[in-house]
Amino acid sequence: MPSPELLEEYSQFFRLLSEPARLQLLCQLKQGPMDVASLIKATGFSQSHISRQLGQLQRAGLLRCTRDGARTIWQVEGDLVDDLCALVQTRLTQRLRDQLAQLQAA
Amino acid sequence: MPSPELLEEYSQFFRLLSEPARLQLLCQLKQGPMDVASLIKATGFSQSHISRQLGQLQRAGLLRCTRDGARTIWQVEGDLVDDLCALVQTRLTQRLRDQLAQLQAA
DNA sequence: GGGCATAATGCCAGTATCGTCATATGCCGC
DNA sequence: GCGGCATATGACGATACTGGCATTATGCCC
Repeated sequence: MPSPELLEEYSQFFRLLSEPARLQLLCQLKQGPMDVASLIKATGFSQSHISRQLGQLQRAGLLRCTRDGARTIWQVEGDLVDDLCALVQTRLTQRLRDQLAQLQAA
Repeated sequence: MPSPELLEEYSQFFRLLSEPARLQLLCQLKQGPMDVASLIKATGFSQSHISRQLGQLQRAGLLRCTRDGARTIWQVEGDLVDDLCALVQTRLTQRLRDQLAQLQAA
């Protein structure tokens, strides 16, 4: 049994990924570093919204930013999110497959 | 880039793990199948609260329940949560280690 | 320095979620 | 069947989060 503190850490981390907007930003940045203006174009979110989400992801260590003059270039740090999504994806597909088999068996 | 629908699926899944209470229930059940009364004793949560969280986890396919008379025995389905937590844990420790190294270097 | 672009932050309404109280449902023994 | 136990569900207040508008900070160029 993990300690309550550790459970809290886990849950806070998973909460970061529980928002489609943040996941989308992560996926977008996975294609390569971008500045905020490009992210606005790519996602359609408002500037303040994007800036907030990026801040949260940075504080968690999922993103890193470097300044290029007035612009801020963002990029993902590590493959953790990819790995997590891959695990979840295999589970989701497995689950759908099971449901399909159950329907066909009936 | 995953489709918006897939991002939504991912985020909903991660949201399940973004609540310490749900994680705690999962960890508790990882030790072995239990009924609701035992979970109340083990966690201290209210009965209705536990029942709700179990329901959510079941709908997501993370838990399975079998009835034993009036009691409902719950157990975890698969190792997905363990795997996810393991990935996150290595990341958290790595992050702390980096911060430590940075402090020592200064 | 002034003007301009880019990005970050205060503030706030709208909304979703948690957690509890009360109630309903299902199951057993009599 | 009825009473009692175990669990699930409705209703609801409290709280946290999202996402936008406006403002503020930061850096470039003239």
